[in-house]
Amino acid sequence: MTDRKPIRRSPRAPANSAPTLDDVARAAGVSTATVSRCLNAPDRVVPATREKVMQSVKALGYTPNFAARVMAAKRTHTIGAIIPTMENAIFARGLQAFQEALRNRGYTLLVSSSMYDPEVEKEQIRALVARGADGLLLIGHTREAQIYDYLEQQNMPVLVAWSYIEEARLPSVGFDNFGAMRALTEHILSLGHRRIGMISGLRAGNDRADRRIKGVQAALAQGGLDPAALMLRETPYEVESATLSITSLMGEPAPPTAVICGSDVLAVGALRGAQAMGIDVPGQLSITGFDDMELSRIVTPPLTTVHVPHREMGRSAAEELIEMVEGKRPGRSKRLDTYIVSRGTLTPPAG
Amino acid sequence: MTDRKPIRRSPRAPANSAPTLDDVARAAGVSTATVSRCLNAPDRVVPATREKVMQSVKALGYTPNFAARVMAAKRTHTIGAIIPTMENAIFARGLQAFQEALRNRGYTLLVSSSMYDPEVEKEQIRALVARGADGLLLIGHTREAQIYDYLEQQNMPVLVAWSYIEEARLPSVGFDNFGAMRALTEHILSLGHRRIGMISGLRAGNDRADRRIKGVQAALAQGGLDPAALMLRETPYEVESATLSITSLMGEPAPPTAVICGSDVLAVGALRGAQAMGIDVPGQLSITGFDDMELSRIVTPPLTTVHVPHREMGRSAAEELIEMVEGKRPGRSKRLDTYIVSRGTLTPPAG
DNA sequence: TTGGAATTTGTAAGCGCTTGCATTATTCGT
DNA sequence: ACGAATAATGCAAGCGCTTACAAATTCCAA
Repeated sequence: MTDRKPIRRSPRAPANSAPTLDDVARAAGVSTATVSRCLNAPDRVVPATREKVMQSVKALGYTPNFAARVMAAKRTHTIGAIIPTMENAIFARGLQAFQEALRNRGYTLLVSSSMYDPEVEKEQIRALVARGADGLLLIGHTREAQIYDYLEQQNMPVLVAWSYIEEARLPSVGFDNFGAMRALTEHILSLGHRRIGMISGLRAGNDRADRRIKGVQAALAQGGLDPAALMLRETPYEVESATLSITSLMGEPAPPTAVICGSDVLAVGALRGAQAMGIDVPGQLSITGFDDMELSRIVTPPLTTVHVPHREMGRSAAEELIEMVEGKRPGRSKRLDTYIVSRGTLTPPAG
Repeated sequence: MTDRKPIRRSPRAPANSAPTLDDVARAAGVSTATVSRCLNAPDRVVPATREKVMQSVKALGYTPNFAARVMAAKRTHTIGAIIPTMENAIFARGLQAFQEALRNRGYTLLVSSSMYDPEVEKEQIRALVARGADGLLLIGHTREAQIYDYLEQQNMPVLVAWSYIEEARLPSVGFDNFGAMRALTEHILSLGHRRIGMISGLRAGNDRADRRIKGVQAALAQGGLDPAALMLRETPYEVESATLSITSLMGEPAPPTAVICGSDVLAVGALRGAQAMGIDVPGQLSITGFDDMELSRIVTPPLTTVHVPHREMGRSAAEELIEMVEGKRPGRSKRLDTYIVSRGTLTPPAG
């Protein structure tokens, strides 16, 4: 029986492998602890040593191994965000602001797109958690309770954006989709419209879409109209689908004089569709959007829409989430205000 | 002197911490190795045991710690992508296809936006490398040599997209920005235009923008015109800036009859600007875009533009990158074809 | 000078997982 | 029914880093 010694790989690492802390330490003639400190707390090391170490770091082209660092330190300075889509720009501006704010505080943002698929979202939540994200940003409140259980169990700080709901399970920084749409609808009614159509995104698993529809209906009811009389079309968030929907809507026995769209993207599709049908907007038909994306100013006529403070939302979300992560405290919800931007697609009904 | 024993934290982990392999093993009454095998190679474990283990996994809500797994296994099944911006949709469609293809092969995509800032990009490359990405997707070829050295040293598979350049240091899956723009310009010249303007994105650090400009100039030269006579404006990729540029362009002593834009976003801005000035497009002025984004079909008149096969590019890039990662072989470049889409903004010059 | 406080550096234990190898349980052939 | 072959499981060494804690060094006041 031979003496079994721990088999340590020889000090000379395999040629093609990235240099490790150990390599740097050896090259600089110090301990790994010192190298580590040079990198993480430079002032706990005397300048001369630091100099020497940094030189070896540079010479070897050393980059700390993140996985190892995470394991040892339990912090990643990484925030994960899962958005429904990158295809259109709905989330882009807010996310950009989110990322900038994060970066200012020394955090890196990793983004995943769930393609509006709850299964994919679940997967990606796990992926991000497993990768040690310090916190997560999710869009909207609607998802299986099981996911919330999981997140809670993992003790993971999570914030929801794009939807403010007081009583939701997770804290949220967002706006009141219901209230915003109700206000818009009230405005439309006050202009004299009575036959209202709506083109909404798919409401399944999408609380924003759902609340917006409910907001419209609430305003209708309050205005003495039958909410059930709302001519509603649900479609994916794509220009083409909205074009189809508007055709269908205008084919109703008593077509709407105003069509409320759940997003600017849909409104643009509706606008194009109407124009293709030879319908004058806003002369014969009013159309409204939601989001106030750049797009809404580009089309002719420019869209009357609901302004959402995307950048502020992103920034606030970043701040709140970092507070949660660093302060180890529950998140505080924050409601941002939206307002109607009157441009060219909404006027009182003809006649 | 007391007997110094390794201070191992008690088997009962702190209440609020995620369960580990160890916890599962203990709960299931097996070794950690067995649990690990259940997760990674289920058929190397007898069904009864597997059942038992999986039950504990579920009960505890266990998720493997990614960092630990990476450290031990050296593979992450993660691909990183760094794009210049998420603000507009230029990269969205291609990236979406990229992600889908990756997902089909069991990879997760992590995206970062560099905001067109080389420093930020460098940072993010390091972040992604350090996080153990198995491979990286970058946009365009222009960046400091130092970064390439680093990547090489890290032995990291990297692929470039959105730009195909034969002789570049990194392999690329993309299209020929130069050739595409030259072809478009030739077409415009063949229509009879002689005074050409161009609104380009900032070319610094952006080989796509640069090659597109050069393509235009090449066609000009070939067509017997002086490339230096090209009325060129460089601006950020924003609608507003293009609107400004078109105003400036039309203020030239001999204003252009055709303005070539480096992207659809710029073309839309130019179009809006021209229309605001009361210039009829294409009657008095032709405008062309680049990318064939959805946007180009939305404006009035719809944009004549260059179609880029974004989805195919994303898909191909994913396949190639995975080959590089799994096959440990150098990447092969692939050039995709673009073509002109004639819509409503390009006609022969008036008079 | 010199003792002790303050500062700098080193030692080594873990972090949670995978995996080569050793050990134990199971299955067969005869 | 029994040993050999085979399948299932356990043991424990690392992966590269951070960070208590210990050891060594430096600095100052007296």
